[in-house]
Amino acid sequence: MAAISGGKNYHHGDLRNALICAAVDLATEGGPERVVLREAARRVGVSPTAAYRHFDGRGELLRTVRTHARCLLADAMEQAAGREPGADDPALAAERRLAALCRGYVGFAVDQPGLYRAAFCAPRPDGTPGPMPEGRAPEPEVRAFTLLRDALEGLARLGTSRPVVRPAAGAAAWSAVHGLSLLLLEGPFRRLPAQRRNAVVETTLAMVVSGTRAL
Amino acid sequence: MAAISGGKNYHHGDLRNALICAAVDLATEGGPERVVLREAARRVGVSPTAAYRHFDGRGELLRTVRTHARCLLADAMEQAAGREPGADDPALAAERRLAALCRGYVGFAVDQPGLYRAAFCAPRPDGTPGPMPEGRAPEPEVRAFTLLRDALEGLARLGTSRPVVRPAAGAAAWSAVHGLSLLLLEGPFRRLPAQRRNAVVETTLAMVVSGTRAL
DNA sequence: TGTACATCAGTGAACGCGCGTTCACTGATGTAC
DNA sequence: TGTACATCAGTGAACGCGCGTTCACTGATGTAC
Repeated sequence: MAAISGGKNYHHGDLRNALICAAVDLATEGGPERVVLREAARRVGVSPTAAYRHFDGRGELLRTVRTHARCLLADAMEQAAGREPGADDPALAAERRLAALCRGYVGFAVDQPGLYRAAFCAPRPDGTPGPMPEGRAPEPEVRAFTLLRDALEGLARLGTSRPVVRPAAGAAAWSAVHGLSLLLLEGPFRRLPAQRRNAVVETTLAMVVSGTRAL
Repeated sequence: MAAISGGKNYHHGDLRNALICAAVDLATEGGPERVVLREAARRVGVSPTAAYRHFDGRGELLRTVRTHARCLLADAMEQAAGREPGADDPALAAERRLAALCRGYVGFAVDQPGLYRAAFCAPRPDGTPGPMPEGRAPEPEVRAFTLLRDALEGLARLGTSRPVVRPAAGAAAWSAVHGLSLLLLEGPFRRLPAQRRNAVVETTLAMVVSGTRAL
């Protein structure tokens, strides 16, 4: 991964970004548990200690990677929706947009399993397994979710579903694509032959589209 | 967790089962990454080496825990379905059964987060992160999935959905409850207030029931 | 323009940790004669 | 019934590993006068 932005040149140049990029690479290769502070430093050619000038510790590095991964996921969804041909019927177009967003979502998960898992990892305080920390900063809005919710509202406005979409409809759609992604990635759908995988994906998308319409 | 079955008494008595129970306890407390061979041995009061008389290594221990956790999940679903009052209308009863199974699924995940995560963990060869091992024994049938699929077939037979249910409908339903569970457990739904959580669960179940009917 | 100084971003060695696994072993149990 | 022996389920010490993190430090950069 290329550096995100050029910063002022001190000793290294832009160590914080370089570390983030290395960490994102690590997540791409092996998911969140592969994001190891020492290894990121090693790849950048810097001592592990140097990372502490820029991050509170592994936890903060991993949360930064997570934010980045969520961003890439949303980008993939938007690209998929952008490639979708419109339709004369605006209701049909809205329905297609929803399906395309979902397909983009699942496609990203399948193409980038490590990043996808990193996007939804729950970093424990210091890598130690245990209960979640209370009183952490509130969860930032996840754009992937916003995209789904807005697409559902778009559908609702066009009258193919009830005029007022249930507020949790987006969450329901998200649940379906998230579960599908993980079952494909590391769950029991992992070894399904390509054709069956495809059927599972398309059936799930059909369930989402028609199931949220009925809400 | 109590011992599963009494075995012949050699030195320890039934070390294999004792280790499994300790490992299941560990998973209950902290999920799959908490299942540590040395700690299980410690709890049973035995040297780590002793475990190697009964397991190939940590991998096999963890897979055993996973099987156990999947079993408990299916039990919870069946119990939830058993508690559901029947209905005069058999179609309504079948629909309620499906919803009850799903509720049981999500309920188990929320009540037993560690076990639930263990039920769907993907043990890497030796705990080392990396690519999945190829050519492992085929995935055993997951009873939770069978329950969902059969419930959907039950619905189909009663004519509230198309006569022939799409074969992947069960997978779609599973995706929804799996994703919902994980988003509630360790994802962005984690901190939702109780009322919103409930709305999300019920909306997702409604999507599953009506969405699979339309398939 | 030159110099003294503060600041800042890095280094290198070390700490403590706990893991999975292997080795050569021991002591109890069961068994053949 | 007694004894020699094989088997089996455990022990204890050690290996190598890599992690996150802290410590006292150094050397480069920027700055006030």
